[in-house]
Amino acid sequence: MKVSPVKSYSQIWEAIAADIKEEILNGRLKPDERLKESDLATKYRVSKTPVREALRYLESTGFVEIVPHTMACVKRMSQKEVENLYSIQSVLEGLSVRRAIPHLQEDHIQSLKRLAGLLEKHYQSRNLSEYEKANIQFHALFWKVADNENLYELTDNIRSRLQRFRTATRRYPEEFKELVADHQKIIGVAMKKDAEAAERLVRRHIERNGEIIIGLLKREKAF
Amino acid sequence: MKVSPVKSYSQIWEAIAADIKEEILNGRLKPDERLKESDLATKYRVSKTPVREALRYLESTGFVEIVPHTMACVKRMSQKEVENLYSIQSVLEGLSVRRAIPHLQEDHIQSLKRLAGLLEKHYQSRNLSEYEKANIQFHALFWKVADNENLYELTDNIRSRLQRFRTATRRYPEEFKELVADHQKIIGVAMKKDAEAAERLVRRHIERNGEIIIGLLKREKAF
DNA sequence: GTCGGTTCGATTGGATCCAACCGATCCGTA
DNA sequence: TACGGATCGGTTGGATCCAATCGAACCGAC
Repeated sequence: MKVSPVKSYSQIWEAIAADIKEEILNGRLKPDERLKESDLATKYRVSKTPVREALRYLESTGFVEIVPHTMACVKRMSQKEVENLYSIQSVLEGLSVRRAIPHLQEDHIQSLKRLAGLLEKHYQSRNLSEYEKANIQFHALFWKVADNENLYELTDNIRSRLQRFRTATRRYPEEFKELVADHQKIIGVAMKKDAEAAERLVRRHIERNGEIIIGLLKREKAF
Repeated sequence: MKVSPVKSYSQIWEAIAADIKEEILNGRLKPDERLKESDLATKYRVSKTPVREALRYLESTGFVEIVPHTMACVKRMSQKEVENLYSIQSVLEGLSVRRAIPHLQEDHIQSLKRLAGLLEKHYQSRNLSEYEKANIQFHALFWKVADNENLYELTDNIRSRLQRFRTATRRYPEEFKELVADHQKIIGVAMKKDAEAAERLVRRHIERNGEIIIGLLKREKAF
């Protein structure tokens, strides 16, 4: 079991949940794949109790589905649900940015510029996993500066739940071309402290992101 | 234990969680009040296992706080957190309304008008618990028509978490006067199918609601 | 042969038991 | 007297055991 190097878990189920979540996100555990309590207990060398607590937690955060008395499995998301989550994410990230802008310092702007540069670079070289990392950091800067812990948690959760669809569509980078430039525009209005404009831009950016990914998934018949 | 008349729970912990949540919302369980597993187990005539699952669930939905190896208690919300949640709620309800408007049928409009009438009536007669009920129905109509299950769940959760603050400030109805009329305005733009305007109105409506409640709570030194 | 009901195996849910942990108290020492 | 560490009681976390439930296979009747 790989345990996060930074955060240490005081309860076993947290570590187990983190590990299962990790495997779902990176695709080693696939939708509808069954999660048998006893197998997981054996795998992690614990009893079923902490395994069940981990599964319950993952259910409440949207990664696992539990059919009472029957079984737990990796949750399969419908196209509808992906659309739903992108809609929500767009207004939440819009809010983040609007709230963050009044508190943005010069060093934040510098970080944003650096990250936008990285995005451009990794996009050109088609290093899409690095692109993804920089992209998360770019958006997460706003989540953090917005100083709204509840919003942060929510946004982070939804982003995780959509993660597998982003990686699944990574092999069509041309489709995302239009999105790369958005980040520069966002920095532009952020420097002008125009919170309203930034909110509109980010909302549109995330919505468009969702549209593109759904389009690709439909083409792939991935639902 | 009072069990919901409509939904029957196939797992004991769901019924227990629903009951504890109910007691938190109606104020019988107060912030910081300790929730001892063994006491609850006795109360509900079950073992500690389902009690713990209920507490874990309530923690993940924001009603309970668990300190590992120590205790669980009713979560106390800071002023900051109330502000955070109102911010989030305002954009979520804005999204609901924007998405609902294209699907609004004539009978929905009729329901909205009826509910707005009830709101006016109950406000005048200072029947504030009935006002609250009608208010929830008014907003919930949009949540349902928006046809976004994830949004519905989220919004419903946040509304519950803010519930106790609304009831705590019920005895100052004059403060909310300005909000009552908002509903008529919302119906107006909804009939014109102006989704953008409706979204702005609702966002402002919820934000203002939050501002008023936080103002009152501060005056009462309720944090 | 197919449909419906019953039985049985497997798995989850709940109860009980034991271990780990936290905090308060008590004691010894400076 | 005040501070630091050991001890003990009580509570939670985890392991194990047993019961309830589900589904698949089997059997019998139509």
